Amino acid sequence: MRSPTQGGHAGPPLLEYNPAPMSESESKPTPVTSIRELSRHIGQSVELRGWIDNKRSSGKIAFLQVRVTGGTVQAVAGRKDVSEKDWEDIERVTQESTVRVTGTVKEDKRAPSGVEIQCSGFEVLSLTQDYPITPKEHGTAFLMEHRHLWLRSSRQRSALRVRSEVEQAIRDFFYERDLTLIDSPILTPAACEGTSTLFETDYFGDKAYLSQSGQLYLEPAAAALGKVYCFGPTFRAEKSKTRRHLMEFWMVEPEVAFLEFAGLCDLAQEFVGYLVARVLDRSREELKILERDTSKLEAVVPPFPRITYTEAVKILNEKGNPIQWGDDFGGDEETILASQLDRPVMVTKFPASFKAFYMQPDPENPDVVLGLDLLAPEGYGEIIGGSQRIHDPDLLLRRIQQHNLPIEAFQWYLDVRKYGAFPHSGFGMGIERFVAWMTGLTHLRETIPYPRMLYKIYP
RNA sequence: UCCUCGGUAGCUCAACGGUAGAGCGUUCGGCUGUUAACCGAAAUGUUGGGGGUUCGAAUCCCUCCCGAGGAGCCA
Repeated sequence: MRSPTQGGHAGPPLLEYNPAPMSESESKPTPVTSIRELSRHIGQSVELRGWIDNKRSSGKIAFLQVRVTGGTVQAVAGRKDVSEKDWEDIERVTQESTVRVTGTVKEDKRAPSGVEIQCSGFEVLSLTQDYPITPKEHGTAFLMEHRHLWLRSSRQRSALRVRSEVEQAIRDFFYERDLTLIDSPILTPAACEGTSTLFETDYFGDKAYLSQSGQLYLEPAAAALGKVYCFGPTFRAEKSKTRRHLMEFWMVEPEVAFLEFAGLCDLAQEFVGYLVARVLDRSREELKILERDTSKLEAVVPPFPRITYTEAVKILNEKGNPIQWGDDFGGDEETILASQLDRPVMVTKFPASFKAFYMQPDPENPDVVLGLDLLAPEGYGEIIGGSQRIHDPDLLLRRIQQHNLPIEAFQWYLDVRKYGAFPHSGFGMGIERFVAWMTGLTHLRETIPYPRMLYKIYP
C-alpha cells in the first residue's frame, strides 16, 4: 500500500480529480495531478501539467524537473523519442514555465524521487522569462520581497506542509476530545487583556480593534458548550523586531469548563505530545528536506518536567542569572530554563503582578496565580501560555479595577460569573512558534505563507 | 522606540583614496543519465538619494531613505 514515492502517510485515500480512463480510451495517456498518483501508474502512459523547477540538458537528452502537487517529478526526454517540434520546446523551456508532459511512468534509482517519466510528448503552455529566484543563493530581504514566488521553493513548500499538518492535527486532537470549535471575532470593541498594543480601525465612526486573543469570547461559549476552542489569526501592534514576532499570527486556544489547574497542565502536555508525534508520523519527507534533526523531536515525549516560578528563579540564580523574585522572564531566562532538558519545561504559578487580570490566585499562596508557560527546547521559547480563570465575580471585579480596565467594556465578561459561575481553564498556543520548533526554522517569517512584520506588508 | 551591522551587474558578493571584478542567472555554441550538471564564448553598472573633504571618492565625513541582526514586549 505504501510506496516510497508516495511520501505521505497511511491515511484515507486522497480524492482523485482525474479518474482513470474508461477502457475504450486506454491508449490515451491518463491525466495525473500529483506525485502520489504516479506510483499507481508504473508502466502506463500519463499526462501531467506543472512548472519547471530546473532543467539539465545535453545535446541529445534532457532532464526536466516538473513541479506538481506533492513534489517534483523528473521527466527524461531523448531527442529521438519526441517530435522535432517538442524537442524545440524542450530546448527553449525556462525555469518556472508551465508545461504539459506526456510519457511512460518508470521506476529509476537515478531519478530524485525514484520515479520518472520517459517523455513521449512535451509542450510549453506558458513560457516564463527572467524568473527572479535562481537556483543559487539569495538574501532574505530579496526573498521576502518575492514571497509570492519564494513559496515555490522546496524548503518553503515543506515548511508550509508541516504547518498544514500541525493545523490539521490540532483540529483532530480537539475533535477527538469533543471540544466545539468556536470562531471568535476579529473585530472587537476593546482590548482583551489591556496589555499589548492593538491595531485600531474605524467601525462606522466608532473605534474597533483587531483581536489579540479569542479567550474572553471563549469563556461565555464554555458555559454554553462545556469544552470549546478557537483557532484563528490574532494581531499585535507591538513594534517588535525579532525572529520570534509577527504582527499577525495564528493562535489556538482551548477553554474547558470545570477544568482546574492540574488538569490544564495535563491537557497542555498531552496536546504538545500529540502534535509532535503526529508531525513525526506524517511529515517525515518535509522534515528531511528541511534537514531537521528528528531525534530532537523524538525525545519530546510526555510527561514534561514541571517547576514553579519560585523554583525557576532559584535555578536561574544558581546558574548565575541575577533575576529576582517578582521579575518576569526575558529571552535569556527562558533559554537557560529550556536548555536544561531535551523536553519542554512547564513553568507554573507566577507572581500575579506581571500576569493577566483574569488568572486565578493559588489557594496555597495568593501572591501567585495558577498560570503556566510551556517553554520549548532548543531556544524556541514560550509556545504555550495558560491559566485557570477567576470564577468568583467579586474577585474578578476587583482585579479589573486594580488593572484600571474600563468596567463597562467587561460587563458581558462578568456575566459569565454572574449567571452560573464555574471553574474553568484554558491556554493559547502560537502556531508559528510551534511550527518553527518542528521544522527547525530560526525565523517565524518562514512558517506562515505571508508574514506580516514590522513596517512590512508586501506582498 | 533604542543599539549594532550593511546597501557595488537581475541575484550573491569582491575591490576599502588612483582605469569597476568574480560566480550564478541571461544569450550563443558543445555534450545521450543529469542530481544547485558540466565545458567554451558574449552582453550586463548614475557603486541607495542628496551634500561635503580631496588633484582624484564605491572607498573618508554629514544627512536622509531602505534592509539585516539584537533589546524591550510577548505567542
